[in-house]
Amino acid sequence: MAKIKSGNNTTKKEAIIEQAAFLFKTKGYPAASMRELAIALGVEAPSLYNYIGSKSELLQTICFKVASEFSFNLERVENSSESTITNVESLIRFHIQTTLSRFNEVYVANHEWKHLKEPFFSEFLHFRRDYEKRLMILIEAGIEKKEIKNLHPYVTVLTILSAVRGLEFWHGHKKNVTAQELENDMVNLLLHGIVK
Amino acid sequence: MAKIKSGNNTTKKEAIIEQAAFLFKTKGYPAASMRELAIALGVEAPSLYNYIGSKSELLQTICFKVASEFSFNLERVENSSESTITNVESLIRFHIQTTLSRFNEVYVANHEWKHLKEPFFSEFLHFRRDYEKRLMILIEAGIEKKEIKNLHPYVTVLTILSAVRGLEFWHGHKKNVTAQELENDMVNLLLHGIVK
DNA sequence: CTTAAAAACTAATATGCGTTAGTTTTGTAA
DNA sequence: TTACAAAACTAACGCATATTAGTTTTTAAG
Repeated sequence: MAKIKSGNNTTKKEAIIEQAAFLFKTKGYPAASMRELAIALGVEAPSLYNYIGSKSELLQTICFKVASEFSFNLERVENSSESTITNVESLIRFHIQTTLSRFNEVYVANHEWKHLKEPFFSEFLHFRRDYEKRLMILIEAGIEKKEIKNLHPYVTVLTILSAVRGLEFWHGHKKNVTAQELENDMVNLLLHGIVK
Repeated sequence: MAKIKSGNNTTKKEAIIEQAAFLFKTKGYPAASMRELAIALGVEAPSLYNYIGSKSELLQTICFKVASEFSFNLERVENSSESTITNVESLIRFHIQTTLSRFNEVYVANHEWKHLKEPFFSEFLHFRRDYEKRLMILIEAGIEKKEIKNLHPYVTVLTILSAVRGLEFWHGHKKNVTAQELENDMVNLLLHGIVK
């Protein structure tokens, strides 16, 4: 009777994925049910299977879509001829902007990927480690060029990634800070610290 | 037939909680089953109910135990007469040390608390917001005294909390960095930035 | 040795899950 | 209006879940 509401999305499959990302983020993947997802789309659960293969396929789609975007951006930075600091700053800004504009999907890729089934779990884990490793190489080059402090590269990478990942918690709080202020202040903090 | 293995713990309830924390962290609260928890303790699932009230009670215990420890430490810092920078540094070090030494429980309190049932969910949410607010007041005092950069206090708080929260991901990687190096480098980065 | 409590067990209940099968309704083009 | 395909529906399956009830085994004290 009812039809799936596509909203802003072009295809209904995209509408399902978008709603699934919201639900997976809110309830966590295991606790999010297909029935609840269907209700949110104004439809019965079995109807979803006209568009998707399975629940876990939704998780895969979300995780790898986000992964490929971040990977693509890192590649851009790796091929840049700017200074390391400029590159790192650009990368931080990309993380912040993407996290804020694609909140649900980024959250799911960051926190629900552990529920991926094999071989997707291993593949995603490998992606994460590879991403960190490539970032470490970037940082090490900066240390070599004496642009960046000689802290342990993994600590530097971990701190930066963790800081931007934490933006997930900001999403409710957008009261007194604009996205632009947030971005500038966080970049400033990571590059130059909080000490005056 | 089998008996619950208490391990290092004094009481069997504590052994259950410790194992639950590990399982909730690994699988996520909804996907972690009482049967699996029981098996890990060498016992059948219904036997657990001789010691605990329910699965959700386990989550409550873990979350609020961690919360109270962090709250207690913040109180200590609030009553200190040291400089703001010294206090913030001390607080960061406490976060790092507690996260590393009490890995499973801290992880659960950080990521699985959203599965708390009412009224515990609201209570925990309130605790989190209160903790952030108290930290912001600390930071604002530091800005006032011109010890700390005039970034938006919430961004500063969020970045610090997110960075230390990210240590959860370090736990596998302890290869080339000692806990002490990690702590010092992260403090250094947050206080003074990555730029040389 | 007896006894009583503590702590394990087995069996079962009600519920919710993802998904499939089969059927009916809806939308569209001839 | 007819006909076909797309997309919805209802009903159901098999399985896993947390938890309870009732019973048996283990433990420890008198």
